[in-house]
Amino acid sequence: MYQIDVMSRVPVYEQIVEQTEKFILAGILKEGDKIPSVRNLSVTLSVNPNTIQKAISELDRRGLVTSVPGKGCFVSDKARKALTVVKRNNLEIIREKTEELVMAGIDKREVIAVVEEVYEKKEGLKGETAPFKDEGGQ
Amino acid sequence: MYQIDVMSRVPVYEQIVEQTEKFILAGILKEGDKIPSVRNLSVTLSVNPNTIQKAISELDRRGLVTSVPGKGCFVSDKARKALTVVKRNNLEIIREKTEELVMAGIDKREVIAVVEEVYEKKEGLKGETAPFKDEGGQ
DNA sequence: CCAACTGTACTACATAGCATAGTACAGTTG
DNA sequence: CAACTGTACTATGCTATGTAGTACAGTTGG
Repeated sequence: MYQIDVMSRVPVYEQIVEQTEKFILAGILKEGDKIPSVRNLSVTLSVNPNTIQKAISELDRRGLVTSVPGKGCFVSDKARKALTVVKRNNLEIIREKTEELVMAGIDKREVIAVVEEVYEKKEGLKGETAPFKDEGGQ
Repeated sequence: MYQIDVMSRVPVYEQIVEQTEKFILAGILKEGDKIPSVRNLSVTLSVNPNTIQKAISELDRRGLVTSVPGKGCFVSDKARKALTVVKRNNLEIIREKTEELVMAGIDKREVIAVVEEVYEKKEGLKGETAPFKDEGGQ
């Protein structure tokens, strides 16, 4: 599920937040789905429980998950909608990177081609993946 | 010239590196141009000399500038060409961000529009700006 | 009821990166 | 030779990150 790169300059807890966002957007995590427990993830990812909790807290703060003490942590009802709004910021990042490409003399068609390619590849298959596998006991 | 944001999570020395890259790409800094001295920049930007030097070292390591002890620091001959190669990485970043936008259900036309807009705006006016202003004495 | 799970809240500690401060040395230039 | 240039140190402080351990309260299934 999660892929943590401890060598990355991106903090571990932030990697977890980002990846969770992607799972929600991709439909791998659906509204109401239960997220693996702090202690479970801690063992699975070989990361300290506190680090996991920090990620969960951030996801909670962003309104993407709802924590229920004693029960677990669940994907919020409006998580996907919230993310759609947030991800609009990507357009600004794309603008910045494109500006550098203009300066560097890279052809416009190269940039357009990348965008087209991504849309063609992903257009048909959205949100058709399996949720977390059975967490069993523990 | 340089705009440093001390509140940013991006380190100051990295901001200097990035901005210098942009100046080179934009033609504000041309091959052979002299970069303001460490002590000069240190005062101008209200940044410690060591921080400036760290940025210079990084630019040197990337082959964008050549330091000459006693004389100064100059934009390398092939700096612009080198950057053109490096900036191709932006295409990968754009790919990632676009993938998220697909997931979030943002329309392809919105993305394309941003790219088109940037190219239309910058296409005509490339590399027509003033270099560093007279450094005078000191 | 109770053991075992769940989230949450602490304190303490270690480490790394960033930035500052001050000093020192060597090359260049007018 | 004075004043600039880049470079190389050491030392210090701060912050973010991550780890470690403990504790408490709610939930659940046997």
